[in-house]
Amino acid sequence: MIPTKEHLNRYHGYLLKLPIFTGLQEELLEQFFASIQVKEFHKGEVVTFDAQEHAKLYINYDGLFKLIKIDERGDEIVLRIIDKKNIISPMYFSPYYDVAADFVKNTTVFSFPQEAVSELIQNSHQFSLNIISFLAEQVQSLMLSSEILQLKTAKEKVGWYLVHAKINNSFELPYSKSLIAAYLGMKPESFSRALAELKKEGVRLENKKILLKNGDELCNYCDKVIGSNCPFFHSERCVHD
Amino acid sequence: MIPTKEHLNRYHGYLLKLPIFTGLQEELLEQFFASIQVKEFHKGEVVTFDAQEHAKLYINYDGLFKLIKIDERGDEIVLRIIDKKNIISPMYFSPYYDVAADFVKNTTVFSFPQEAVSELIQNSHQFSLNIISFLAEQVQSLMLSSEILQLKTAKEKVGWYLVHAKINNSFELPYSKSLIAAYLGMKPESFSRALAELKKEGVRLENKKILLKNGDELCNYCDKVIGSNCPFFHSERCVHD
DNA sequence: ATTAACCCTTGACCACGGTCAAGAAAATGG
DNA sequence: CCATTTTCTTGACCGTGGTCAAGGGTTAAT
Repeated sequence: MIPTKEHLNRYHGYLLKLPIFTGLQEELLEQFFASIQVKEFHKGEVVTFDAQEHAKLYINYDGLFKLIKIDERGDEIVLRIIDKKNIISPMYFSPYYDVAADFVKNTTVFSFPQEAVSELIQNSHQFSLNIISFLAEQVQSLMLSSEILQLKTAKEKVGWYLVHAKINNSFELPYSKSLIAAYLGMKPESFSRALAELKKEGVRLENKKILLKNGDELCNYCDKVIGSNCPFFHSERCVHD
Repeated sequence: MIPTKEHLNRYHGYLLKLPIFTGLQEELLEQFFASIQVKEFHKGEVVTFDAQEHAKLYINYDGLFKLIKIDERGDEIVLRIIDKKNIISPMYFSPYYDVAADFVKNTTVFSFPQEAVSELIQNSHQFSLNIISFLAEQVQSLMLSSEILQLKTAKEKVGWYLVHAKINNSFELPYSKSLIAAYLGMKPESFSRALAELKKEGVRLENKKILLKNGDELCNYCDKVIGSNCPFFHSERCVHD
């Protein structure tokens, strides 16, 4: 799809608000945005990032997809759930590391060619700093995932995800249960069973709304990184001393 | 420990060769290196990176340790094995994300205070680029780990690690079996059993040396990222078409 | 309304890898 | 060098979560 003036005007404000572009000089950005490519994907589509297509910066403008890795058996892991405004920068991947995007909803994706990205990095120190923050965040979030996936039981995983949703998304499950299950490295069946367990502890789910008996029954599943965003963090009702 | 002239002279050449410092102007580096702190840890020690101590750049000068995360039960995961010349930059971690270093050998660690690192990032665009490469590599390696840990069976994990060692370390296991087992998210017992399975396929281990009957019995466990460093990559004997 | 498609739940069963325990082998140290 | 500790291996057992299958519930299209 060809970038048009119209496109640019429409998306300009949107792009400017993204953290990765904050603090940059207008003229550099103008130039960079001119290289935008807009692409539509629809629900169910699976696209692999192969070596050629790697070297770009992708932004999910609107829609939802998961970044997955599939093995020979067809089993998959979810590396990230990529929601609106989220960014992937596979530009630094080894050419042989192939991941795929599995589109959960119809999705519009922006991409920027490698040369434009490299140029912006060269010309803007601020952009480099933003990229550093972005990558650092990725590192931390991958380490956190690794921990969740390896150390927690099924019930703890679900509990953890619910606290997450409670604190960051005001008691609302942002995605379907099976998508969350996949993200947590478990099967929908196990997710369902774990929910049944949690129900005994006073945690109920009513079409994606989390309902609690007392309000504190998820606190045991909270970790400090999530917890630091909780209004009761480090208060007397908080489990984190 | 106080940095001395002597220290600096001794370590100067070592530091200059590290990828993270390549391409930087001498005078900037001199200034940066002056802020070095040298610390010794001994085998068995476990040190947590708490909020205050986070904001630094650490370099393993000599020794070996693992970056781990421990949960309430005492179960641990190995996030990274950190060998000589390896770098950790916990500087961008959330203050509440606490990981620990578990020293496998007596180890000498360099560290640089946050201000010095920030300053260098500000003053040197090249350093920012190096940090970007470093972080990008971390991201990819964490994604790869995630894949190995979630998708592979015990036998496949061990097979994979052996190919890894075969290609990158000329048939030599770099660490103890139990350390590798921990890195692969499995117990030493399972590692041992997996090895027994592989023996049936013609893979033998004689004090850390990998011995193969035909030479290709590990190829099934190879992935493309590792494989790209293999002398026979994409040749007729390679499994990657 | 009716059907189809999809998502979720529940049950029965099973396999992989963890646990515990004991012994063998290897490394360490005086 | 032998003594002691640490690491590795093997066996028996078990538990968690995956698999398979069937049924319920919800949503959307006709």
